[in-house]
Amino acid sequence: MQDLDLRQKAELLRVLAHPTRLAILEELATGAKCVTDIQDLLDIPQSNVSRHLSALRREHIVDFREDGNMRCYYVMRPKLVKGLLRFISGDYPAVPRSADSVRREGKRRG
Amino acid sequence: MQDLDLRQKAELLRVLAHPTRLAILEELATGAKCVTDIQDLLDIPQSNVSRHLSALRREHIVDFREDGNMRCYYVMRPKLVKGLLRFISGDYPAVPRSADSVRREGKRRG
DNA sequence: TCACTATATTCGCATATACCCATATGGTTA
DNA sequence: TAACCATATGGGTATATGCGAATATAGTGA
Repeated sequence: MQDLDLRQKAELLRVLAHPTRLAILEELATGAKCVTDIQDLLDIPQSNVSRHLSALRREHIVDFREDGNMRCYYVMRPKLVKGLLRFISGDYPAVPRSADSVRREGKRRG
Repeated sequence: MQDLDLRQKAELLRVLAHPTRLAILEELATGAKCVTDIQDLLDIPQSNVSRHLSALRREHIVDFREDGNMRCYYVMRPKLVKGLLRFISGDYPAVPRSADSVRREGKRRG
């Protein structure tokens, strides 16, 4: 298992797979915000916000522009974030299958 | 940050965010397979496959049907897996923004 | 220059994860 | 029943993660 493509995809997913980072992305999806804005909106420590933003930036999901001593973060891959938020909000019902249908499909061992 | 909904969504993403599990899902997406099938296809230790399948099952992403002494695993939430595989295969170009546009948007601090 | 604000980073710690190897469980077949 | 298959799980270990608290860095404005 050294498929580079899958590794990269998994790494991207991993960065997205954190409740605080999802919350940050939801906020940023509505418009650019600086660190303190996010801190106030989500009510979490500043260092925490900063860390999560760094993680998102490492994957080029967000970026920032400096404005005085503030940094305005924005979503740099809007399609990705929109796609993500849509994806995780979808309804994905479980479809149990009969032993028979599964067993027949599974008969591929020599 | 105790948003239960976001926690659950993040947890689901987290389970999906592993290269081996993605590979397993790609295989299962083409049809049900037993543990040894997957082990052979991906060339990874059996205990490893078994553990990843357990993780996927915990999130009700896959399930299995017993067939003799084998367990045929199948995708129990096909829409989720299809959606995932489509999502991670998409193209999401970076769209850098000017400091000006970001700064104006960010002016929401009182 | 000095106090203040905004942000990033380091430290220490607790917890989670993934892996390998070995073993347990239970069905299968000779 | 005995050897064998398929699968799950426990032990041990290395590594990663996330957090709070404290600190560092740098811009701002009096």
